[in-house]
Order: sequence, then C-alpha cells, then structure tokens
Amino acid sequence: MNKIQKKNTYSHFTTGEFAKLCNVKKQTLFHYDDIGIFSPEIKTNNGYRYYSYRQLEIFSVISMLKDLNMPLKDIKKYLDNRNPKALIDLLNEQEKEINKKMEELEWMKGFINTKTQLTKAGLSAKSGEIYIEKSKKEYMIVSDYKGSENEKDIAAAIIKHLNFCHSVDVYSAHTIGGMIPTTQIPEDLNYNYSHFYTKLSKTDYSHSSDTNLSSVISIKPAGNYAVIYHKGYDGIYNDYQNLAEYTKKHGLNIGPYFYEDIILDELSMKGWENYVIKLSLLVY
Amino acid sequence: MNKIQKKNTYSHFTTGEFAKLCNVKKQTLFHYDDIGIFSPEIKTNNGYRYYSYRQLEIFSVISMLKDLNMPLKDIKKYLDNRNPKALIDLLNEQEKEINKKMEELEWMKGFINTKTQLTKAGLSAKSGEIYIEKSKKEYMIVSDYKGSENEKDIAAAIIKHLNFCHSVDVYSAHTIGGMIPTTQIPEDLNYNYSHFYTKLSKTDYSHSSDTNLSSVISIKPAGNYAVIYHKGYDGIYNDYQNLAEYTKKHGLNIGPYFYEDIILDELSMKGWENYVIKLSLLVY
DNA sequence: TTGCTCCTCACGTCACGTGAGGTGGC
DNA sequence: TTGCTCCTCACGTCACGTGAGGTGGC
Repeated sequence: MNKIQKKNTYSHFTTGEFAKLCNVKKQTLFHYDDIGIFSPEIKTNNGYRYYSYRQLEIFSVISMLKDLNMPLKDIKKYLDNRNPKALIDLLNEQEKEINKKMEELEWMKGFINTKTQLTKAGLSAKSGEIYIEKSKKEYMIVSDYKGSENEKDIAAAIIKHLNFCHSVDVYSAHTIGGMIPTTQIPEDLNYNYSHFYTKLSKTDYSHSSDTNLSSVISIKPAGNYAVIYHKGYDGIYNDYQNLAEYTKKHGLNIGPYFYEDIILDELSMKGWENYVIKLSLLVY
Repeated sequence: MNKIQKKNTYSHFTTGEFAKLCNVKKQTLFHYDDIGIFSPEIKTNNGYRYYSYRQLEIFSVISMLKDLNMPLKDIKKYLDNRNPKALIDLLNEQEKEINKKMEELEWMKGFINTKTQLTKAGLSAKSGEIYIEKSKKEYMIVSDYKGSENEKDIAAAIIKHLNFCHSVDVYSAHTIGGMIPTTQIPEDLNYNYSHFYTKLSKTDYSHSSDTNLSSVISIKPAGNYAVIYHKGYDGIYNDYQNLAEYTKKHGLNIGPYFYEDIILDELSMKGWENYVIKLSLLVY
C-alpha cells in the first residue's frame, strides 16, 4: 500500500461500511464487483475494497433500476456505454415502467379494500337468517346468459364475460355474481342464471372517463334488500325459496332478479362446500 | 379417463391455455404444482393438468403477493392455513407494503424528473461561456463546512450532511453542491467550500408539512445569476476568477456566495475529468 | 398421418446468501 | 494478543427457464 492509497483509504469506506450505507449485504457489493457492474474506487494490494461517498448515488441508481425489473446485464450494458443522451432515454423508459407499476399497485389497493370488506362481512354473516339491508346504488358490468345449467356452458360464459370486462379495461376485485329472475324461483332441478355480472369499485369507473365503459355499465338499484347467507352450494335453492316466501309473507313487492354473490371464496376457505354465498333481492 | 373426468375437462383449461390466461409461462404452473402451492382442479391418469376458471382469482392473488416480495413459501404457508381472519391480516400487511412501494416509486419519479432536467441542461451547456440566467427561488438544506480542502475532511463533511438530510427525511435527487464565499475568490492553492447543500424538489418539501424540516430549510434567492459551465475539476478556479472579473467589468453587484453544482456526473459520464460543473453567482 | 400440445427429467440461470477457512489491521 | 473485519472459494437457494426426449389427443 503506497502513501497515496493510504491517504485515500482514510476517507473511504470498507465493503462492510459501504454496504451499511447502501442498506445491502456485503455479498451484493462483492457480486457487483465480480460481474464488473460496480467496483470500489480503490482496491489495495491485499485485495481490500474501498468505496467513496461519491459512489453512493450510482449505487442507488443501480438499486433503483434493479427494483424496476431491469436485469443487471442491461444495467451494465448502459453503464459501459453511458452518455447523457442514453441516460435521458433510459430515464424516460423507466418512468413508463414506474407508471405501470403505480397502476398495478393502485389496482392491488382496490382489490385489498373490496376483499377486506367482503371478508369482514362474511365473518359476521349468520347462515340461514333473513334480514333487510339498505344498499346504495351499485355499478356493474352485466352479461346475458342463455346457456344451460351445466358446468361447461357456465365456464364458457364466465370466460366470455371476463374477456368482455377486460376489453373495456375493467379488472375488478369482485368475484363474478349471478342473477336469476324472480319469475323463476329455483328448485333443485331448475337453478339457472340469466345474467352474470361484475361489480365495479369507485376506482374502476372513476378513473375511466372512458365513454366505452360508461355505455356498458348497468346499475343495481339502491333500496332495501332481503338478504340471506348460505354456506356452500348444496341446497342453496332452499334459501332462494325461503327468500321468496319471506317477501310474500310480509307482503313485500320484489325486484326482477335475485343476486348471488360469493362472499368467502377459495382465498379464505378451502373447498366449495365452505364458501359463503349471499343471496339478495330488492324489496319495496 | 372416466366419464366424469372427460365431461369436466371440456370445460377446463390445459396448462398452456391457463398459462396464457394468467400471462405466465407453463413452467410457472408446473413449478407451483411441484411445490404444492397451486394445483389444477383435475389431474387425469395420463398426468394432464386441467384448470378451472374459478382458479383464476387465486392465481392472480398468488401473483400479487409475489410481486409484493412475499416468498412462495410464505404464500403456501398462508394458503395451507387459510381462513377469513388470517386473510384480513394478510391483506392488511400487504396494504402497508403497497404504501411503502408507492412512496419509493414517487421518489423515483422525482429523481427521474430532476435528473432528466439536469442532464438536458448539461447537454446544451457550452463550457467557458458566461451568461446571465434568471432563477426562481430555490429551497435547500445547507451544512456549514469548516474543514480543510483535503479529501478526507470533505468526505466526512458530506457524509455528515447526507445523514442530516436523512434525519429530516430528505432524500433528494440532487447531487450535493458546494458554496464558496465571494470574499474569497478561489485560486489554485485556495479552493475551499464554506457550505455544502442539497437542493430540494417540490415533492421533497411539499409532502412534509413537517415543522422539523421547514425550520432547517435555507433559501437560494431568486434573481439573475452569472453562470459558467466547466468540464471536470482541473483548472476550475480559473472560471471562478472569470466569473468574478466578468461581474466587475459589467459593474454588477454580487451575492455573498458562488454556487457549484454538478450537472453531469458519473451516471452519464465516466470519470471526474468529464463531469460538467455549473458555477453560478447572484448579480444585481 | 401430421402437427401441435402435453408430460417428465435434468440441467441452466439470475442475483445473490451462506458458511468454511484463512489473512489482516487497530 | 484478542476481537473484529477483510478476503476468496465453493456450494446453496429461490423461482423459474430451457431444451431433450417421449407420449397423446384432434
């Protein structure tokens, strides 16, 4: 170690110190040195690495690019050919990446919000009890369904419905619900949907001042709903009948459709038989 | 393959089909099946996998959790013990993760913005020419410097300055600048800073309605500045002298400090000798 | 039958992480 | 001298990715 090196190392950081400043492990710095993407300002004869505070910015940019899913190879490629114009282009691209990520995170937030609400509702729900619930107006995307009650037709229709939602840029956190006309109260042998729907959260329709979207939005009217929760799908037609009888007994007028929503699904329950399903019916 | 299986597979997706719906490669689904985190609804005798549309949501949630840096092991642990309360807790934690990521992304956006501005300025800058530039008021965090002009003292002071910035939650995209009193126009043997500073972007001080921060913010006054760009640090004291002489020749009053900002640094230029440095001086 | 898709198995890769064993500065 | 930090080297790991070679459905 000559004098100049000694003088310099006083004002420099060892690998461990620099790693702490960067909030990474030493091995990261070893690795970056190995692949030639980021090396210490000084390397002494005994192999000791010494980093300068001036290297902090470039390390933090490497971290940033890595966080934005840029492979180390590509980062190295840029650094090997760096120049102001290339930097501007790089930053430009990364800004687009960031915007994409932000949108994804926004979607996740919406998903978490609705899913938390639903799950809390599912936790406090008592199966089999009928009660009246005041609901606000809800927006949804609705697809007709004319197929049979078998799995195959339903699967095809649901996928078609999902594709339609995606085509108008809707990726709702709500699971898909089904509508059954009240003119046709389900029995064991007759339990079929007339529509499938996806409810929209505020973020789903407030962001898109898209005329495409607004033209395909349907409304579930505000009002009082008779509601019953059911566990699993077995014997669910009984609760449809119970709902209908209840409204008759209390002399209530009813809306044209039953709504069937899955409140607790595979995400919190293992197996269909444990899902919690909410049936609701507009009354007045 | 019995009848029931055959009937079901009609309404199901093969691995390749399902992978497309999920925007991933088949191998991801194989892998998830291998480690037991996400398996097809049906597996026939010949080993063919068949996925249901009902599995789409759970796959997308696995993807989401993975994007939020949750290891597959932990995701599996949740799924193996899933229940509504655990789901609510999980979603709660992940929301915090999301907020952290959003803040990071916001910081990156700010960084990209300021860095792009600086780099564009650096591209169009002509070294050696003096001109007058109108500047708006700028906010910055300033640290005194009383050390010598050697590397060691400067390094220590800069790190102290950085730590101070971090202690008041400032992580600016601007590189650190230096101030030199105009009473002491630098020469070769006398080129020393009296202060170091970090400029703040709007996002740095607008977000923080923090009284801590506002009490330590200094202001670089609005006004006309005599400006010169210099390449590298070699002979930079000449340009300090040129700036001073220019103001004298034009009978201008000058502010108390020279400001030295690095416009193009290691990020776009290899080596100190290619940096572009901006010297400026308030005139009136 | 052709072409496409499915499968498993082995090995590769990317970005480190983890000791093991040895040296070096205050 | 002790204790801490530095180094290299080899191997592990996480989440897949990439063929290789073979089978299977329309």
